[in-house]
Amino acid sequence: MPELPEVETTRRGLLPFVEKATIKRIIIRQRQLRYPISPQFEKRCLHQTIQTIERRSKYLKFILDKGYVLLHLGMSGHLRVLSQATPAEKHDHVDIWLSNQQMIRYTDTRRFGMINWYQVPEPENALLNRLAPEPLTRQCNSAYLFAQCQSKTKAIKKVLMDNHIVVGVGNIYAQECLFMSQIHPAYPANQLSYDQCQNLLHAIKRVLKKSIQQGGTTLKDFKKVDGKPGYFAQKLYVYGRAGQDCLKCSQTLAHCNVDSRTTSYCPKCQAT
DNA sequence: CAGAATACCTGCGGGC
DNA sequence: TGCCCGCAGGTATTCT
Repeated sequence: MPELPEVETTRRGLLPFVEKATIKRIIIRQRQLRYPISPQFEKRCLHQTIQTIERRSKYLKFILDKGYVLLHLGMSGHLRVLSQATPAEKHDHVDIWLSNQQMIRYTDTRRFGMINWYQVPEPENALLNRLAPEPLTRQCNSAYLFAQCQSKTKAIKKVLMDNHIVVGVGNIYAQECLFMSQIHPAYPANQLSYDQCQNLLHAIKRVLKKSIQQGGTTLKDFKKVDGKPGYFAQKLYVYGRAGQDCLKCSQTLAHCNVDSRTTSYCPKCQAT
């Protein structure tokens, strides 16, 4: 369940259950994730207190007394808060037992996610140090996006999904943002005008903010809620709707391939 | 440097 | 029913 709003929703949902709790026990059933879980992981985390959880891009950082646990949900990962007695199922890879009798369970069918302990500060962490600025900050603005696009001949959708340029926008929100700003997904990035970049950037911020807000409605039920909050509650204009009518102009939505990913768009609203 | 191809992994639905 | 294919909300690495 991983685009930025889902990760942020997870962070907020988890926070009240884990803040200031101490890690009492760790059960790992599968160490082979995107990166193998270090053999030292348990030793590094055990008896440490979780001070808070931060988010950088789609990564969650569990700040411990010493160092931090970095976690990514990949394509299919999710976290839940459960009772420690809950039996594990097939893809429940990691359980973290806390001093308050709660348990955090990490589940990830496809194992594209990761979890590991780090001591190095963020600028030295190879997974974090090249990431683009957070999309909801001032550093991520129209001038920045326009400048980045100047040297890119590839499809704007591919640029949007590149972590070194924009962070947190995945396959769903890229399609939604391009629809909102009326830009064709395959349009070469360096042919966009400044105004188009501005519209696109505003769309990104608006979509991400709104999705985080909507995710908030699932928070009160976060504990034990399995799953993929957010996407179902949300109104999607183009994602997964090829062949159906455009919600703005009624034209039949089309689809194309950008970087081996199915991409839906409206041929009329997104002419350029 | 930009860009394209490739790799990691499991499960599901469709076509035959 | 079984098999094969393509597809699924991510991202780092390798090559040209």
